[in-house]
Amino acid sequence: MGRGHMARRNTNRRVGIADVAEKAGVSHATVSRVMNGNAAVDPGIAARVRAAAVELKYQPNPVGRSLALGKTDTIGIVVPDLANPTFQAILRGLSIAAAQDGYRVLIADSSEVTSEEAILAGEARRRCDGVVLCAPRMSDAELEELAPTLHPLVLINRTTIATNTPSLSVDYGQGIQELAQHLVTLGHRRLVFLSGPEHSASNRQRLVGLDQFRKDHPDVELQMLHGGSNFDSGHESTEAIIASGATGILAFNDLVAMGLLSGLHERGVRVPEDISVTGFDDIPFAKYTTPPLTTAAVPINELGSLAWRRMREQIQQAGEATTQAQDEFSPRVEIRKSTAAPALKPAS
Amino acid sequence: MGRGHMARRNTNRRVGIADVAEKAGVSHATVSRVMNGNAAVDPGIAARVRAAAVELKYQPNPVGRSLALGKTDTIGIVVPDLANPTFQAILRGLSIAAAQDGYRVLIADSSEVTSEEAILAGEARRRCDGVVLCAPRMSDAELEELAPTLHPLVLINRTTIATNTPSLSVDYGQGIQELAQHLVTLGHRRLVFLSGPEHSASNRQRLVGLDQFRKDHPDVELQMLHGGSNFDSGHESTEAIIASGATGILAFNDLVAMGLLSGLHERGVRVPEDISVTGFDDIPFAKYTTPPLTTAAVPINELGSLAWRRMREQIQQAGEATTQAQDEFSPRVEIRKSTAAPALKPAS
DNA sequence: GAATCATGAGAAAGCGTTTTCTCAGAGCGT
DNA sequence: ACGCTCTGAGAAAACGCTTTCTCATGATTC
Repeated sequence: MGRGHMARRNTNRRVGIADVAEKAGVSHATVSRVMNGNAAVDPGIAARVRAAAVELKYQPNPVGRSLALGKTDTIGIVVPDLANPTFQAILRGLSIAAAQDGYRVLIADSSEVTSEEAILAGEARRRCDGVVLCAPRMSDAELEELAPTLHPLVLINRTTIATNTPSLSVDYGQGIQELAQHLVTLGHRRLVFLSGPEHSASNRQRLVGLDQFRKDHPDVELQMLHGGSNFDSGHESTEAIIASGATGILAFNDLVAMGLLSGLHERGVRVPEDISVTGFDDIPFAKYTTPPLTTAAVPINELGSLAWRRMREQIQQAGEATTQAQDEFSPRVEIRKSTAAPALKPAS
Repeated sequence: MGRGHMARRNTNRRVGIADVAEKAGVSHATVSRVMNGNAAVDPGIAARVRAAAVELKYQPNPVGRSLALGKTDTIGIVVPDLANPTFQAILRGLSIAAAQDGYRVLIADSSEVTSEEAILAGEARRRCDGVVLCAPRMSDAELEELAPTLHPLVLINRTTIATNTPSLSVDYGQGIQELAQHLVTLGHRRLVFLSGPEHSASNRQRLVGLDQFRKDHPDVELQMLHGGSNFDSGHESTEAIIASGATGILAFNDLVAMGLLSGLHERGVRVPEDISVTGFDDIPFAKYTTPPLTTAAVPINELGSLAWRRMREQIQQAGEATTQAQDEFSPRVEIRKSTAAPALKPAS
């Protein structure tokens, strides 16, 4: 049995531009023209082509299209941990904003494996028209080297020396200082900072901010406790926190704060009566904890959509190496119920 | 100035297979062969090609590759709402599992707009090697019609009549019955079900389950209260819940339960002393609420990775229309601190 | 009425790969 | 030494589209 023949006829190959052309009795070129409305086509012919297209349910193959046009209408995002609500929110904002302009987003999760970031970003870039790099953990040197190769690139929570890469950053240093100030104003004098992942740039910013805070408040005791970035690490720090004797706790972020809240509750330590706790980020869950969490709100939803706007600007400018916007957000302290004046009993 | 010439020379076109071929003094074909290790190539030549490739930092263009191979190494996922932790978890599991096999994932968020689902799914399918449709809100008829056109397809929380589409579902009906049973066993006799989105298939399953529950427990009062699927809708239901006089509340999911928890706390209603509350899903936050939430755990992390496994099976079988696995998960009731025996005072 | 021009459709050349087809040359047997 | 097979590399086709180039046709102008 003529295999070649069978294969050719029978193969339920997707309908292509050629099929439409044949049915309408015109050339591929003409079909392409009417589908894209590029050149003038005789109205009668155009109608015939359109009819053939709907009848065959023709939909242009995006891969062929991408190859011909040199663009994919897709952007990539690489995040260190898709389990983190902050990154989820950014992804969501980005995706929705991009969709509005007909773009899709491809995701890559580096799972906090620093060495994977550059590879993932590169792969994403080759498949997409641009990449947004979200809180990359890689070194400054590596980032500096990688950035140009990624070009339509938007950085979140990091910056490059060259000003032709737009960046979105949050002033974590200021935010953490304001939270600390809030605790001091309430009367706390013994604080603990429960720090985050070592390679996190935002953690370093917090540390720098707290250095400044120390200079401004030599009378306040501020201990550092090493932690992580998630629930569990907050929960695990419970004993150490209690042992510290501090009355005001600055958790790395809301997740850590929530883990801690839960741990303290289990131990019968009341918040905020016995210990005050602050978070950071203001994830959607923060105002629903018990007690609702005092935190520093970063405009988590805007971040994603702004990232898209910056990306779009670059895609449209295509080439002209202009200097790009460096957006910086100031977190806003959100005072809820997890902080209060410390009990009046003198510290040990 | 010779524009054409300049453009050709100067254009910082990405390095292509042709450049490598030229540098190594061989043909495109040979470069392709050594890059893919398909055919036998003289070791000396292969080495020369490889050297040229690394020197030029050549990386094959995935779009060209996709066109030639007819596959993109990408799968799409469409979800009704990327803000929902359940879908986020599925996305994450899917993404990580797929990445392990060298696949990427493209996301599409229908934002609960039912009419968009089919379009998004179709577009995703054209760009990808397969699609996973997550809790689609579309009608059965529409789903039935769409499914074949999407073919390598995995359904989550829905099924088709034809058994050649693998599906992953959770027995919400049984789960909600077990939760209700748990409350009854504790001694509750007045319950409320705070329902979810109308078009959600999983909500319908819960309702069916509760119908059965009613038959099994004619002595128990079970009211229905219309709600939504997020924090806010739970929070907003607080008054209605209090007014209902019920002592046991079955929230649509954990999000709703958390909103309610928060609302009840604000109103000074104690959980579980005054009212017991259950959630559904066991999102990561559920065990960190105050009090920790009694809920029905769906294996949220497995769902994503299993979806990938089912997808991979189909991609590998390519063609042979075998009948596909229909996986069903039974939620496991997770008893925490938000449920307890009702106070002994007689109901109103 | 012939020369010029605008209009619009087909032919063909890309886009960057993979893969089949073809063929040169080396190695082997007789 | 001749022909045969076998290895391996280049030429070319294919993937599905867009776009430039080319050219026919009919309209316009002097």
